[in-house]
Amino acid sequence: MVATHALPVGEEDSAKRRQILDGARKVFMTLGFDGASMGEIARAAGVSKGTLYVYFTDKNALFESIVEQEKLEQGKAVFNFDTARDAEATLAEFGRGYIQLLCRPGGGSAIRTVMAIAERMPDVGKRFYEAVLAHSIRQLAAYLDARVKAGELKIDTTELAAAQFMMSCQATLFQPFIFQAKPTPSPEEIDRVVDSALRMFLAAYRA
Amino acid sequence: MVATHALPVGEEDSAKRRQILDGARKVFMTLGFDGASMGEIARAAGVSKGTLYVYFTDKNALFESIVEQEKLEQGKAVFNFDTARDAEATLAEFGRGYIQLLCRPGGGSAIRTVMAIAERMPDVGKRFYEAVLAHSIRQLAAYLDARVKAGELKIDTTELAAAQFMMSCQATLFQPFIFQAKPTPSPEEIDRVVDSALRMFLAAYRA
Amino acid sequence: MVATHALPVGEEDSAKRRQILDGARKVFMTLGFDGASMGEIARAAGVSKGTLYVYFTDKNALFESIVEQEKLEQGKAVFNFDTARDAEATLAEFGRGYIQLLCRPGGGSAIRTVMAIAERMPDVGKRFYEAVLAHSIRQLAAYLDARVKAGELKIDTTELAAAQFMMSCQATLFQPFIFQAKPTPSPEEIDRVVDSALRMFLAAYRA
Amino acid sequence: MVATHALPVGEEDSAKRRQILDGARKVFMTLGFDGASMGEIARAAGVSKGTLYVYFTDKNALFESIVEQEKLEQGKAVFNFDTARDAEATLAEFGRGYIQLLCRPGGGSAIRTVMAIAERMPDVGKRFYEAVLAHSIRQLAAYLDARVKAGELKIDTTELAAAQFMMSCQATLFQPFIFQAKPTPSPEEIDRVVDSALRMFLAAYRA
DNA sequence: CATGAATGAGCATTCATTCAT
DNA sequence: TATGAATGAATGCTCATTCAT
Repeated sequence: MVATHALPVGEEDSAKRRQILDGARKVFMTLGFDGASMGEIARAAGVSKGTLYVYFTDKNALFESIVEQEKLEQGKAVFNFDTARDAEATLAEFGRGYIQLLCRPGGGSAIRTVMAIAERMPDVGKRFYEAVLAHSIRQLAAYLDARVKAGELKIDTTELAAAQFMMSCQATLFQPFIFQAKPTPSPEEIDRVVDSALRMFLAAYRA
Repeated sequence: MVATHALPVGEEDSAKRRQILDGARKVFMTLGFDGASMGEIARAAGVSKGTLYVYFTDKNALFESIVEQEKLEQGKAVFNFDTARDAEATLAEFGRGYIQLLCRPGGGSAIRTVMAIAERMPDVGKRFYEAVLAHSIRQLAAYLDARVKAGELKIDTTELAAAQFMMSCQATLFQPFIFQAKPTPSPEEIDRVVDSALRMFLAAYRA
Repeated sequence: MVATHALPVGEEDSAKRRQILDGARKVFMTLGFDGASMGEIARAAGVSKGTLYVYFTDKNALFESIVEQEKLEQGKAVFNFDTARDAEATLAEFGRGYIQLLCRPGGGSAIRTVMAIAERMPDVGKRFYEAVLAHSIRQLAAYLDARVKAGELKIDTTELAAAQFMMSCQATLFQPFIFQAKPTPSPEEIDRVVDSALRMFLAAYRA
Repeated sequence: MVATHALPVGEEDSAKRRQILDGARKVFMTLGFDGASMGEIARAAGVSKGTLYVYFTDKNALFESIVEQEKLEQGKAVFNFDTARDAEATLAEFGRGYIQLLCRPGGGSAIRTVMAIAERMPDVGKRFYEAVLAHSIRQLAAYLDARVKAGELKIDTTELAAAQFMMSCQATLFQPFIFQAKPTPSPEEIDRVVDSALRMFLAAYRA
């Protein structure tokens, strides 16, 4: 049995709800949780302030929905982890795509915004980490498992190795980027750093 | 002739000023710039709200002083970069100390807080990055330079290598920690991760 | 097409807006710009403090609207300047009305309040002077022009003469009134002073 | 017997007290009662805020003393009311001096400042009016009395006539000046207005 | 359902005043 | 006496939230 007059709050996917989420994401990601005001969100979404409260019980709930949505979208960023391809090409391609994603304008926004609030909203932080960051690690680790099985690599703990590779690809790029200490890195810089990280990785883990 | 009754604002080191900075640091680091209220800071510092404004012109100035102080203190964290010591022991010890510093309770607070505000206060972000993060990288790079000269290591760009090592030491530890996804890592976990990072590093860069 | 739900700020004539203006006028005129607090204004207007800011961007804007409104209302005070009537009766009637207006309870309030702020808000002062005081002078001057043409009066500069008449009607009445040195003058006092001013005026300017 | 250790408050004329009054006058006359802060006054006077309270019980008392002092100084502005001199020359000279006094830069300040506060501090307003404005009127009236007796003038109520003359000298000059609607009038303008007021006065009151 | 007017608690900041030295 | 550090109440203003329409 389906409710014919379901409350908007219940509808997980009305057009209005999506419209609000889209406006709110921009504002939250730009200004952070505290810096974002419900008024500005309403304006960005093109709805009235009152309507916000029809779809979301309060600012926190709206923010959590944004993070939820962000999790889904960042989770969608698929990399070509064809387990038949060799590690060198696959990892180089993945590393470049990964850093480009992180360091594109607005790319660190979700990470920054969620990290900023993590102390006050630990659940939000934890769920985001699990769904986005740990998820990527697990994807890469699964690929590494396959290449270990294929005899190309020799790795004890693939999850740790995956995280190591991802972190070393960020070296000198991501932190200056989110701290606004350097501008968006060029493709050449990314290539250089990822190549270096890849060389280190293969030196250690090539079978 | 020296002013015997310098204005508080000018005094770089009165007890009250330190008292305020101490209280403010706790509040800012816990709640972030926007989440912290001058009232709460006053309470935490054990002074009246008015006194805050005797020592600091406004909330921004107080915050920037906190970040400045944090820079000094984090910059003081000296590691034993005796250029005569061999890389394996030195890097292992450094890596462990570095991760313990980052992941100690409250350890990521400054990084989190400054990163969170970096979009709105780019100068603060940039200066913090330079003084703390880039500073550590440079220190380590200088050590690596020495070991390259000593013939123990073979590295093209020591600054990149330094950053790579530092980042890979963080793998599976720092991000879950600041996202509140995992508790403070145990010394054993840190050992395991740093050892792994070190093995990878040496595999790539041992001469 | 007309917006059916215009923003309050844009509505030049909502009931709430008028209600706020009414409350604010009392408070501003009694306590002056600095003495008036937005809280007291809200109380006097019977609205919340927040509502004040829905209709006016800030305290200055509210004050300027009050002065604007006062200009309109004081400008409406029309006198019978029938150019066919003879000067003696017309000026006597005008003088009495003018002084009664200035010296009625609360009558000097706008003048006092605007004069008080004129140094810090010169535009407000200037516009008020032009719209209210200079406006009255010009009205009277126009009437005098007509009577000069009619051959009843002989005046070189009617604007100066108009101002002279208006000022001499105030003699011993208006200044003590706004300085709170004497109570509201009685109609008899007003008659006596206006008559005397009129006699002086006619002695000088009757053709 | 003289107190050797008289409290400052009791000393009516210590150098410090005068120093404070001088600083406070500038600030009060420029910014008005509410606009002036005790901090700014202390700075202008070159003393500490605490010292202000050694000599004056509070801001009101300090302000009242300023007005008191202003009364004394403005009362000192003596005009040449030689009862032997003829009215035409005497009044012309007086009128010019009077308007120049009122309209000199900072000249309307005391009047403006006291008038602004008169509703909230009626006693201050009343005493200032009596000591300054009414005082001038009485001085001029006394001179007129003499000239009436001398047979040069024929006036019913010299006090009213005095006030009339003083007011008509202000015509088109003083009000625009305090409302910041026109700049300080030139000597030529003053001459023209005072001459015109004088002609009107003599036309009415010459014996 | 959607609106936006209205609210009131909360914020950063100022300032008259006090008081130990 | 003179200081200036310290206070806390008050101010202008913002904003999440409510609710009548």
